[in-house]
Amino acid sequence: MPAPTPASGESKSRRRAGRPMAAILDHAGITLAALELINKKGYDGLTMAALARTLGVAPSALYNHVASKDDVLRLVEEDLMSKVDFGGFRTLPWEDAVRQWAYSYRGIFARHTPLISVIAVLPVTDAPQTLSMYEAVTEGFLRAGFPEEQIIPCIVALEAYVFGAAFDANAPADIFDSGRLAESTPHFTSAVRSLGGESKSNYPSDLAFSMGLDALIAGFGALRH
Amino acid sequence: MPAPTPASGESKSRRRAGRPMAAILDHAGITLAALELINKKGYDGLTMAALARTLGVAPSALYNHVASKDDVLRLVEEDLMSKVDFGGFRTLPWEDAVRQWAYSYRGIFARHTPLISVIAVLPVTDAPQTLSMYEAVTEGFLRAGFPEEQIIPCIVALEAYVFGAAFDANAPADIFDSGRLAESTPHFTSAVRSLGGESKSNYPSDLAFSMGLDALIAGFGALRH
DNA sequence: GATATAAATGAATGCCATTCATTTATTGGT
DNA sequence: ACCAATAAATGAATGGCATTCATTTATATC
Repeated sequence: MPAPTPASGESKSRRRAGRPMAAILDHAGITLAALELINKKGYDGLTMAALARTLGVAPSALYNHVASKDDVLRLVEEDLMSKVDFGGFRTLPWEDAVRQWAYSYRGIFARHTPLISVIAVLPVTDAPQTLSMYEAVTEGFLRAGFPEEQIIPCIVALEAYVFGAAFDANAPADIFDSGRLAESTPHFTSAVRSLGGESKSNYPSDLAFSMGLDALIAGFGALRH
Repeated sequence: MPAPTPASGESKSRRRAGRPMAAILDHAGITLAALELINKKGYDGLTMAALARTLGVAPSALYNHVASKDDVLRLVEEDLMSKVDFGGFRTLPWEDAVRQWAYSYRGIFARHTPLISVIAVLPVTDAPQTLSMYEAVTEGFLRAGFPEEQIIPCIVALEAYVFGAAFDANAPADIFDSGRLAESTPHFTSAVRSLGGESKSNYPSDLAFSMGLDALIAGFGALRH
């Protein structure tokens, strides 16, 4: 029937030698289109049909390059991991490096919380970007004087905290509004009110993140020999 | 002809014998059936159709009692919250109460991670069980000598950690297997190996949780006046 | 006993991921 | 320059899903 319509993707190398067709579709292009779609329509808007349309292709064509939608999510996750800033572990004191890493990590995944359920269960085996982050962080901990057996648990705990905080980060401002049940929860209601929550962006989410991170850094820092 | 909303707390609508059929639909029954279904088939098995079948009813009948599937998830969440053990805040030293609360909280939600995305964005306004937990925890913090403005951030941080750790808790044992990329991540690979991971139940997840919780408790405990 | 109303039904609707037989385009071998 | 092999794209299914709606059934009230 009709030839594959030359899609308006971000194609640059269409005619190549050695490959079947040097097609419009490859992992990089799919990842980019998925990210674009997520940024524009959110994760609800990320459907295989929408992704295919973005790429100017039939939905079924995607399955020549990815095994499933989860596969697409894994591609996106790897891409995001490569954007997490762990550079401080080479240049900054350990405490500052951890702080910078955690803030960057949370900032990125706060807008990608649907990925967290995927990541948490995902073996790291075929995720080079993720692995290289772990390698850099591990090196930073070693350099800071941590005993080897303590490093992974510390990283796991910090990551858990970062992921949990990422969820909080896009909670609505009135999440702690006790409404008409306020009378039955006087202490809690008063504690919420004492925050004067209108001021900054994501009170109390941001303050909470900072406080918890400080506690973790202080507690873990004491493990160095 | 129209049967608008399920109506909130009408008290006398169903105490007589001889209902439409064998169906007993109300929030409590729906919640129970949903939990049963989740325990048996997991969250993938929790569909409106399956839920209806469990209750011996047509799927559309559910919508006389709940507005959506998300509504069902909210019911389940409230039920789980009522099972979190925060009793220590009345009887134990603050540190022990926090530890008991956090372990109980994590243990329950580790098997209900799909709910976490729902909870995090959910206003607490119409969630009495959740509110009563917050009230008890807030009281415990006050009694322990925390300044009122610090309490909510502390709770938020602890909750974030608990939720993140709940995800970790059902990660596969080989999640940190670096596979054939091991050579490019020597420090990380060695750190993972140094754990000797076969021994306990969920190494390093459990150890990590314990370590991070200790750090948070120590850090926050210093805020008391 | 009539009637209003709450609740259950079954048949749509539309969206979704995924599969598959078929077609098209490109390549490497000769 | 042809031919066979192959990678990739297509459109039409498939089955599952949440949700809606007009209709029917059963209950409760007056």
